[in-house]
Amino acid sequence: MEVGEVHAWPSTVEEARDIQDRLRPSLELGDPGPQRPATIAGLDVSYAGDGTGVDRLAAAVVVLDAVTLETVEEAVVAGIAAFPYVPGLFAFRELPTLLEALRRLDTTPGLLVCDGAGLAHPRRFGLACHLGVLTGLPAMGVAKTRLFGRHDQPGPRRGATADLLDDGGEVVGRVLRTQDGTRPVYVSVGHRIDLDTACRHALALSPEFRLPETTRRADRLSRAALRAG
DNA sequence: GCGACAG
DNA sequence: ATCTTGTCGC
Repeated sequence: MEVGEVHAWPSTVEEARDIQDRLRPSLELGDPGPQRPATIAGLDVSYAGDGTGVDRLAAAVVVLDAVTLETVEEAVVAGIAAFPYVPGLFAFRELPTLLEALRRLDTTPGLLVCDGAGLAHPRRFGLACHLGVLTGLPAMGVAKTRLFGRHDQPGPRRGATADLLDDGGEVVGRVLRTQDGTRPVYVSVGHRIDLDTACRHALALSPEFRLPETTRRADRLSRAALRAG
């Protein structure tokens, strides 16, 4: 798919925050209307520290048929961490390599499912927002643990939810139980999608396991590539 | 000052 | 994220 050049890269935490502030106005958060993505892409990155502080990584993207959940295409790229890990600035670590993986796709996915946060972020601009704005595609985040927002515990059964709220009581995401008796996942909107739709996709993508098939397959692919390369 | 902190 | 053994459960 077509992906433009990434913006100027930050060398400091302050510069990274400035970039988030500059891109945030481009977010499309209103009701996007009827959406029926034919394909959904999952993205994930695996790391291997090289001892010296230089982190090798492999970014993978796996495209699934939205209905059958069969894999229709995949791409994986080896790279180097582009920024240190700083909570809230996580996107700057793997964004360049993830964009390169997307460029190698023949397909243009109808939705991006990122492993991490979207709006459920201290600065309301998590990886899913960043990736959505840069590609122009609908994007959402599904995180395995909480980064931001307070919430009650969702019920014990698959499908149970609880809203994620910021300090002002605004809904920034939703805690979703994808399987009976397992820990929930943290869903939030990234770009051009609403929370109800995002949760509906997260649940549909998790028919058998806690994590969405998109995330599981991208995780497997990125780990395998890390060993090979 | 003391916790919290996506991956 | 990654480092790591055994172990409880379907």
